[in-house]
Amino acid sequence: MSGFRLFDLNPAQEQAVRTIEGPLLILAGAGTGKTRVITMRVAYLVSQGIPPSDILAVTFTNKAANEMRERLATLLDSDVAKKVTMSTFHALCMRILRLDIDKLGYKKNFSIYDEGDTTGLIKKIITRTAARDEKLEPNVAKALISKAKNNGWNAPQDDKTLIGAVFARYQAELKTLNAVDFDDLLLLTVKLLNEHPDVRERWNNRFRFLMVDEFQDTNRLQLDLVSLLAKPVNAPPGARPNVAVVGDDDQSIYGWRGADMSNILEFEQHFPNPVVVTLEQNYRSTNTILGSANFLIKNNARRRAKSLWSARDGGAKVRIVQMPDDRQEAEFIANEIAQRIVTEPAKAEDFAVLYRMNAQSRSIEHNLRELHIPYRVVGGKSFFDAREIKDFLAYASCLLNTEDDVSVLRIINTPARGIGATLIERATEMSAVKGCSVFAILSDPEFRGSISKRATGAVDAFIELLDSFETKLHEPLADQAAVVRAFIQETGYLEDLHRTCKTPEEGLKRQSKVLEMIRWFEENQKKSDKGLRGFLDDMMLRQEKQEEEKKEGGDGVTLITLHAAKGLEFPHVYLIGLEEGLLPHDRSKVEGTVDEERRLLYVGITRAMRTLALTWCKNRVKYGGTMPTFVSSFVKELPAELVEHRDVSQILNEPVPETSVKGRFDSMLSFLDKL
DNA sequence: GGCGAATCGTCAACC
DNA sequence: ACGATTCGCC
Repeated sequence: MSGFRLFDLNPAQEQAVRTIEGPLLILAGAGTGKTRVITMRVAYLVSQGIPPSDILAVTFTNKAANEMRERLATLLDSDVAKKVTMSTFHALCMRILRLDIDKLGYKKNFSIYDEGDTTGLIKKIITRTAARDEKLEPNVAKALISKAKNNGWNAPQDDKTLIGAVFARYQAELKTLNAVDFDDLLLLTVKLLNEHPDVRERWNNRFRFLMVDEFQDTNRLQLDLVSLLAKPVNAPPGARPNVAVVGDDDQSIYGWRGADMSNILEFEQHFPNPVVVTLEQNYRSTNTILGSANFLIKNNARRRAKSLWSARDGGAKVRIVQMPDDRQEAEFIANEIAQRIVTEPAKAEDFAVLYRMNAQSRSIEHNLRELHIPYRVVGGKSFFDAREIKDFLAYASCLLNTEDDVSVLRIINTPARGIGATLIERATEMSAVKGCSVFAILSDPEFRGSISKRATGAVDAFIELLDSFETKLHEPLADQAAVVRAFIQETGYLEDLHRTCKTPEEGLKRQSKVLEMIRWFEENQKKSDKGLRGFLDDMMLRQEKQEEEKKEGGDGVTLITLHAAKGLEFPHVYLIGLEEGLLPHDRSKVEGTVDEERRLLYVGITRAMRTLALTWCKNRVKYGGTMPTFVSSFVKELPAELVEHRDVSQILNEPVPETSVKGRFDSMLSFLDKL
């Protein structure tokens, strides 16, 4: 490993890579080779004799972690690369908590609640807690609770106000459910490391070199976590923790999740005397695109000034295309991509369509499908949001933790097995009074005395069902995948799923998703010893679609939200829906976060390597009906000399760029090839 | 008391 | 256009 070469790095990049010890702040503008620097630095550390297992690299998304893992595998032997820990914050916390959460009074088989689960729980608590004249929007409460947790829990938790009471009860309830929410993963880990120096010391020894990507998106808790991991318990004053953080304040787009830009703007206060490296040379985009992005972002006040430059000159102007409505927007984009695949040396995977909301992908998908252009929709919780997936995960979760009321209640009458709403309500009430789980109440003599004979039969059948499979699952040497498969079989869930779908095709599709899930688990089981618990953890922390098998000929056009697109690049980008109310989003004006919306557009623009088109519609379908809209105020913040405004009708009347007959024929062939 | 069907209100981004 | 909620029937 001693022969490792730092090839093709510019001086700033090389300095970042070569700085091994002490705090390091890498301010990496968009497209400045950030990922390359991180992976090179890891490889360099290893080449300098640092054991790969001492290195921890934290990212925000699984996608980023995977990408880094892949890139690292090209620089190091694969078995060496595997020893480096690359993880998301949440996955890391999960690992830490699964080992020692019992020190905080939880059990090690705790469940994780996703957004939907927590909203449901909060809703229930509000109805139980609120007086008649009191009102509290569950989503508002959830946002407040989340915010408080991410700030380290400095919120009222008492019965003086409704929200205070809900706060306190929510957290208490989670604990009795033996469950944690996403925020708890961070909050409880920080608590654990704070209150148990022995645990902290173990992790201090485990990881000696930390790297954090997308540092501008860290919140208070994540900063605390990094500090706890990096600074030994009894560190002498003046000790210099080995923490390298990478980020770009201009790309901070997770304020709504508690991200605090001051973590990066005031890095020196948390880790004194860091080496600061600024990466400003952009290797991605044309100067036209960069110039537009720079001009736009200058409208933000609170930022570390940077001047991105590129050796790549000129480039086509940024097109701003106006459409009558969103239907035609989708049609135009699909048609133009189809045309460009034929007339330009471009493949489907060179194109990306970026949007503010997941819902915007539908019409694009529809039009691309019609033209038989391959595409992939990235992120969009669609897969894990589907009811059949949630049901499946709930079934699995019950088997592992029968105290998990939310999961038990989700499937207790799915498929309908005679345990209806009133019965459930009674059981829930009694469980609250007696302070035990809903599932435990089902066997309680007092509860059983209070219900009808028929109900008792239904309840018994359910108890028997869950108990028997729980036992099977925990038998030593059990084939867990087989148990899960039999469990789903026994419940008749798939048949019910089929029955409740409008069309047989839909039923088949949903059914196959469940079966696919079981198949993943089977494969997962062969590869690792994490069992059903580990598999479920992975699933809960993956809001992205499962990596699809690499298909021949690439993945096609990428459809992705602006948030999820951070860190990616594409030769040709369409950024759609540049309308006031959508981007910037209406709520951002109320919340005073228009700057963040501007950064979001900045992120979108800087994804483009060669060409960029921004589109906006005069009318957009909203709430069923068509509503008039206006062009986004950000459009006029772009430099006039670098953009051109077009109406879609103009473009459609332009002749297709002519190529020779033979050229046309060849590109036709290659088009068919690319498909 | 439980089940399926119409009606109502909602619509940001992610781990 | 969608899912959660309410309504009427068994």
